This record gives sequence, structure tokens and C-alpha cells, in this order.
Amino acid sequence: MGALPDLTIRQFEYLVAVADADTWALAADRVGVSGSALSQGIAELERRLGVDLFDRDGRRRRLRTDAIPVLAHARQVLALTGDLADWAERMRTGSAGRLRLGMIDAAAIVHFGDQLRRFRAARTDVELRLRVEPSGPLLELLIAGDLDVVVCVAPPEPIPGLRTTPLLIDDVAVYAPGKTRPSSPATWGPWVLFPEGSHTRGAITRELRRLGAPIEVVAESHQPDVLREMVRLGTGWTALPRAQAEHGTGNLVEVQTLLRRELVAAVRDGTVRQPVVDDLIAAFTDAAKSTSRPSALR
Amino acid sequence: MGALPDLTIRQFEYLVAVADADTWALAADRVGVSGSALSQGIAELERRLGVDLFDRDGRRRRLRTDAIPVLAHARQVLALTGDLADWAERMRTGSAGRLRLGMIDAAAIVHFGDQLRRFRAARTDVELRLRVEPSGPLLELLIAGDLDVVVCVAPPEPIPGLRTTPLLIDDVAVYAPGKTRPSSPATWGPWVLFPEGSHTRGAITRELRRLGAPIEVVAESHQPDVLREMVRLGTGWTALPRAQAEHGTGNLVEVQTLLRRELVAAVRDGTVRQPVVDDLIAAFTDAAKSTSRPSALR
DNA sequence: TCGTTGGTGAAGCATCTCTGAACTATTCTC
DNA sequence: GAGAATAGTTCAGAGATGCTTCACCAACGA
Repeated sequence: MGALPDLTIRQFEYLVAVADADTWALAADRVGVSGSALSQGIAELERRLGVDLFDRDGRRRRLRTDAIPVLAHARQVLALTGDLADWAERMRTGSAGRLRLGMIDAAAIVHFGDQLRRFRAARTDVELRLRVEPSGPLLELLIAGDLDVVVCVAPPEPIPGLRTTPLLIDDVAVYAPGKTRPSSPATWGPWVLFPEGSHTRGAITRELRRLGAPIEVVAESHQPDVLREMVRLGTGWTALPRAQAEHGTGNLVEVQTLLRRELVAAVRDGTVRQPVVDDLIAAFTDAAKSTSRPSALR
Repeated sequence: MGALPDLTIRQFEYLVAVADADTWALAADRVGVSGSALSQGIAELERRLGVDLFDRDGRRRRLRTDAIPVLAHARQVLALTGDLADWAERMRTGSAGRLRLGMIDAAAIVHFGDQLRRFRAARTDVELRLRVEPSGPLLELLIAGDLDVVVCVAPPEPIPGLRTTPLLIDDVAVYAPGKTRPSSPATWGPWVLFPEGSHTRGAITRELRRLGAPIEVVAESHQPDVLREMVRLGTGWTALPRAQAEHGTGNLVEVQTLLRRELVAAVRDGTVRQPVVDDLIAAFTDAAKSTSRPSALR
């Protein structure tokens, strides 16, 4: 194997800055150097790789599609370096460190709310910051190194650079207002669903269509409790993760399981890890083991 | 998150060189630089991380045990950079590239010999280099970036930075000379086994001991065919992966399955991948799917 | 057409990193 | 234990690298 090119962290920072910002000047500003420095830095990166990374498009430059692997590499290395920097920080200060946790709403509230509260109380030495978002953004934040652990819906394909640990199954089921009797999918609806564009919404409508259910949507909300209440009030039917549907009290009729949904804990697959992360994941798996049985049995 | 330290590939090269070589002078020589440069380079790395990585031990320096994560990080980043360099090479030359494959003997000969030959014939554009070693060394070579794919025994724990794909089950069974009748473990032996120190040997003796079998070893060899022949000649009993035991012809009596052994394909979990690698793994999984059934059914 | 915007090149300066040599501390050898 | 050999560090200087400022070019918009 030939000698490796002497790439630097800064060059990778330049690359992702350019990829993320609309204009190079903005990117330069964001990394705190002059536009010229950025230009030269990128040129140097291209020179060392021996490959052109950008196409000219008028007076601006766009990352070539076949150069996307380099960008992904840059992101991964930057994230790993961030982990290393955190490790160094922990070594210097002796602190247990900071834990940036991302969760989808159901995980943060329904499934692991108790564990979270307990962990916070038990590990006051850890600065725990929670961020609640849908699965997609969470995974991107994790890849970019802005989060340390993420609890989200299992991605269909394994994602390079990430490692997932199964936590529990929380299937999405169809729910009807209180007085409804079971019947064929063709009679289901109208619907109260997550908004168009959400990942879960997409999966739900796809599955309903497959079952031959008519999809007339009369209301939309990102908030599961809003959907639940609307069903209770008889506004329509909905499809929700079972745990969220059953969270409150009230008369929802579960019609049938619609699709399988597995929650996992995801971390960057690096060599420098915070021990706290493993503790937290262990707490989650333990909790899931004891609580998911009933839901798995129904 | 604070600004990241501007680490360089070269600094990581220095670090692993120092970790791998007996003396710093030798390490310096290996990376092609003066001892002084190496010393200063490491010092700079420590300064940028803000952490001491080495303990003084007389006039030499040893990597501190709690600095091992940094070394692992360095190795991972170097391996990823190697992948990136290969990608750049492929982009420049337009070639399909070089594929450095590692396999344990059973995989190379018994399980996937045909697939290998077929792949070589079909993809003459790929420079395929095969290296046969035990699982442990193969995985280390993979981590160090000296191999691109490895077919080996599934490691007990997932290894950071690697991703495995299950291929097939090839259990280890106990075999006796032709005329032996089934009997209790206490009467088994004497044994003809893999040499002391090998990973499989360790697992085998551990399991035999658990079953209460006496472990008197009368011959040892790294070569499964040698062991097989010795059993045929009545020298003793052996424990072998089933596929290897049955590879030739002859009168071996399978006494019982001893331990589970799963073969997997392992790759670095990076963002820059050779498409050829996926093709090869696909060929292996396809082959395993069609051939492992009979062995799984017995 | 002219002004504006996005990006690149050149000169100058600061910093970094290498080499070679001098230097210190430890270990070996007798 | 003296003296030599060894392991690693420090220092000074040469050369490379990277950044900023300023000048420049090309594309876009009015």
C-alpha cells in the first residue's frame, strides 16, 4: 500500500462547511477563515487526493455526485475526532462528561421516561442533554457528531458508521372511535394522521393502501395525544404506535396491527467511547426487557 | 462543542508506528523520518489533545494503558483514510481496483473455493489477493487496513469499526475412528487436536472439559486434513468443523456436535466502500444459502 | 453597459515541521 | 563503578505550509 496522503482535520472541516453552506464565502465565515484560505484549502485537499471534487456551475462550484463518498468520509472522521476530543476533555478534567442524547417522542415520554429520570438522578456527574426529534434528523445529528446516542426507529438498512442495539418492538396499530365494530379495511376511516411528509405517515399510508383501505384524511397533527383525543371525540380513525395510543386513558378500539416498528439505540461505531453511554443503553435494554413482554404478548 | 484539534494523518502514523515498533528510532525509520521529527510529532499530538499519552519507563516511553483508545482511533482513521486513498486511486485510473481478501482455511477451501474461482474468472478486472490465516490475525489485519474483506469465525463481541454479515454455520463436532461405538464423554479420547494456543483449540478443550471428557492429547497439527487422516488411521479422536471433517472420503464416526461456529464476512464500517466488495459478499451469501441447508439439517 | 457577487491567484508574513547536531538520562559491560 | 552504548529530547535553522490582504476575473442582474 502506498503512502497515505497527509490530510488534516481542518481540510475536512472546510469540505463539510462548503457542502453545507449555500456559498463558499458563507462557509469560510462559518469556519472562521477568509474565502481565499478556504479556496486554497479545498484545492490542496483535491491535490492531495489527486481527484477533482467539484464541478463548475457558472461562477459557483458544486460537489460532484461521485465525490459524495469523500464528504461522507469527512463527516465520519470529524465525528470520530469529536469523540476523541471529548475523551481528551474527560481525561483532563476527570469529569464523567456530557451526554448528548436524542430520542423520538414516544421513547422519551412513554417507553423510557422513567429510566431517563432515574438516570438523571443517579448520575448527577453527567451533564445530560436531551433532544427530541423524528428518527431521520436524529440519525443525521448522530452522524454529524452532534449527538452521542440516539433512540429511534430502526432504519431499514444498516447505516455506515453507526451501530444499533435493539431495544423493543412498538408496533403501529389502527385505532377507531369507541363504538366502532370490527369490519373490513374498505370501510375504515376517515383518518386523523401524522402530517404529510413524516416518515411514519408515509409508512402508514403505504400500508393502508396495501390493505385496500380508503385514505380520506380529515385532520393532521404531529402530536400523538392530539390524534388520540380526536379519535376519542369521534373525529376519525388513526394509526399510532401502540404504546402511544394506550398511554392515556380512554375508549380507543384497537382494530388491528398495521406495521412493525422496532426501536433501537444507535451510536457511532468508533473506537473512542464514553462508558456512560453503555450504562445508559444498558438501562434502556433492561427496562425494555421487563416492560415489552406484555406488549409483545398481546 | 468546542473547535476540534487540527490533527493530521501523519501524526496518527507516528502514533501507531511508535506503538508497533520496539523502539522509537525503529518507528521513525519505518515512517521514513528522523527520530527527532517523530519525537516532536508525538509531542505535538499530545499538546493538541492536551493529554499525556506516554509514561516514562527509564529512558524509554510506553503508551499509557488509558491512552489505548487514542491508538485505536488512530488505527481506525488510518484504515479509513486508506480506503479513501484507494477510492481516489480508482477514480483516477478508472480501474475496478484491488481486493485484499482474508479467509480462514475452511472458508477458502471447503466452503467458498468454488465461488472464489468463479469470481476470479468473472472479474478479471479486479486484482484479487487472498490471504489465509486464523480468524484473530485476519481481523487485526482488517482493522489495520491491510485487508478489505475477511471471512472468519464470528467474534464473540462486535468489534468497533467492523461490520459483519452472517454467511453460514459450520459447527465443530467430535469424530472418532471408524469402529468406535457411541459412549459417554468420560470414555472419549485420546485426542488429535489443533495445537495449543489456537483459538479453536481453546474453545474445544474448554467444551470437552465441560462435558467431562478426559483430555489426553497424542498428536497436534494446524492442518485439518492431517487430523482427519490420523483419526482414520485410528491414532485418536478429534474435534473438527463438520465441513472440514467430511471434506475428503473415509470412515469417520461423528459422535456429537461440540460447539457452534458461525462464519461471517467482515468489513471495515466506513463510508468509502468498494462496490466489488459487496459483489463478493453477495456471491458468498448466495453460495452459503444453497449449500448450508444440508449441513444445517443433519 | 455597469455594478455586484462568487470564487481564484499573488505577495507577504507567521507558523509548522523537518533535519542534523548537540544534549541528557538510563542501561549495559567489564 | 567507570566508561561506552543506547533511547529519547532539545535546539537552531532551512524549507514547506497556511493564512490574510489585495488584486483580479468571470458570471449574473438591472
